[in-house]
Amino acid sequence: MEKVKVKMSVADQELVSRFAKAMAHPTRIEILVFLASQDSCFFGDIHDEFSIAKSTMSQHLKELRDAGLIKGEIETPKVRYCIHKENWETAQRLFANLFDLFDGNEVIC
Amino acid sequence: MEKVKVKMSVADQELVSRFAKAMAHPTRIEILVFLASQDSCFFGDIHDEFSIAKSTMSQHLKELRDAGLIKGEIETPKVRYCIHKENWETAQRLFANLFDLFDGNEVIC
DNA sequence: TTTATTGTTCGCAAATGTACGAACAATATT
DNA sequence: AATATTGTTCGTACATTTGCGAACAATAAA
Repeated sequence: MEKVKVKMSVADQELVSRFAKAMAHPTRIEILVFLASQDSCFFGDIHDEFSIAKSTMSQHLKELRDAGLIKGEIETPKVRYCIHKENWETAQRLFANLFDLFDGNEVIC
Repeated sequence: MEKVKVKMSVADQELVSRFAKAMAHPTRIEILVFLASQDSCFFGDIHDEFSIAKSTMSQHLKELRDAGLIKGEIETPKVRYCIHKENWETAQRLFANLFDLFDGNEVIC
């Protein structure tokens, strides 16, 4: 099946690298997988799933938040975390576009 | 349209983070985009497209190679680089699986 | 054998990432 | 007011990444 190749702007390429950077750690991927499979997701629930200090977990969540992949909302005294739907879909589309750039090319080496 | 969710093993998650790490730099994304649009691709051709030292370019290519996203083949005295088709498709599939994990969830926050 | 061509590797400096415990902030409970 | 709960931020130590020029390796050409 033939993929449709979408030209990627430099801005898109920088965005992809930004998302990739946030995803460039096994723990952060685990966090995303966990969040993506949940509706409810307090900090404590996430922290309980991992064997790391809460300060470290908070730092990983901050990186994912700064990259735009997740959202955090205070529900005193807890903090609820979720996938950031719009940005998640943007990331999904941009990665797909990138990988589709190659589809069908003939490899020489 | 409903996506099919594929469970991701821990090994798959680690592989995704490994690929993401290799992609976590704007220059390396640019290199991938460039390679993905080419059939022929000598080191020099790639280097000419960027304003960085060749040692730096060599290092970026090594990271992409170590992650398995590209291949390098000596054609003395040049080196031809290409997308690594099999691993590229693996990465494509794993990222798609990851992003599809969320599709359809209801966001609370 | 000397010289050119093409990339890689080495050695360094600066910046960034990773992980932890301690300290802190904000609110709720006693 | 004192205490408990929930997370974030701070300070610190160590590892990794990034980028460069210089040195090197492998082959081809003069």
